[in-house]
Amino acid sequence: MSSTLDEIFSALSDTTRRQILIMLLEDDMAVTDVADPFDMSLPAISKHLNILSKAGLITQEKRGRVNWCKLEPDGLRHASVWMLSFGQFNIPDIEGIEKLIE
Amino acid sequence: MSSTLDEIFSALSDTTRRQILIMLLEDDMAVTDVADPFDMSLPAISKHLNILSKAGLITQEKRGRVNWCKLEPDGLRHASVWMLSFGQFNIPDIEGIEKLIE
DNA sequence: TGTATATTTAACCATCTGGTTAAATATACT
DNA sequence: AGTATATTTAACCAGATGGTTAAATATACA
Repeated sequence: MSSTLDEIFSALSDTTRRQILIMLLEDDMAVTDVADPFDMSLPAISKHLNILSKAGLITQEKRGRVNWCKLEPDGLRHASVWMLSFGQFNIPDIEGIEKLIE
Repeated sequence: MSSTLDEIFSALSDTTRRQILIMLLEDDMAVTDVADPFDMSLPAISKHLNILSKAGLITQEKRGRVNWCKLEPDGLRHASVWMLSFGQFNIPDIEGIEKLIE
């Protein structure tokens, strides 16, 4: 079930998909509502959601007509661990980290 | 000089490029030596290095015929900060982090 | 000067990506 | 049953991506 780093980083490399993830930080959303703020067709958003799903960054659960999108809590872990293995390069200072995590 | 998240995550989405970054953790390398372990032409590697440069993940410095590739210490910072903004989702536990950073 | 080494550029190719519109599907409402 | 709503699938398109080989460029060496 663990997605590849290729899939995860590739999913993160598009600004629309990152915006969607940020929106889902707030709450679960229906596909139509995800699409709403974007100047883009519903099928385009549907594709983005598929890519996020395959990357394990979100899950989708169909209830009735509505397909609910939710963040997958562990989705970024694989990528995070990879990034942290470069910790000596990318972390400004330990206080910075603590501030962000808390 | 700060690259876009699109460029950074896209650069990280290829396994060859991630391997190159890991190699450069050890030491600076000439293009030819970077290419050596890969079953791939030199121009292909040259392109990968270009992508990593544009993403700000490495720098290249030509001395004589040799183009030296080195990790850019701050290259991952932008992406790291973005990832950490999802900290409540992707960090297993605080001990895990400390182990990785030290 | 001539040759070898290090690397990039150019031209090409197949496949992937991110978008579109139109049609299909599935569920809900009256 | 018939209509509206939510979403996906299909077919298409332009441009990007990741690779190739052949040629060009730049530096070093004898």
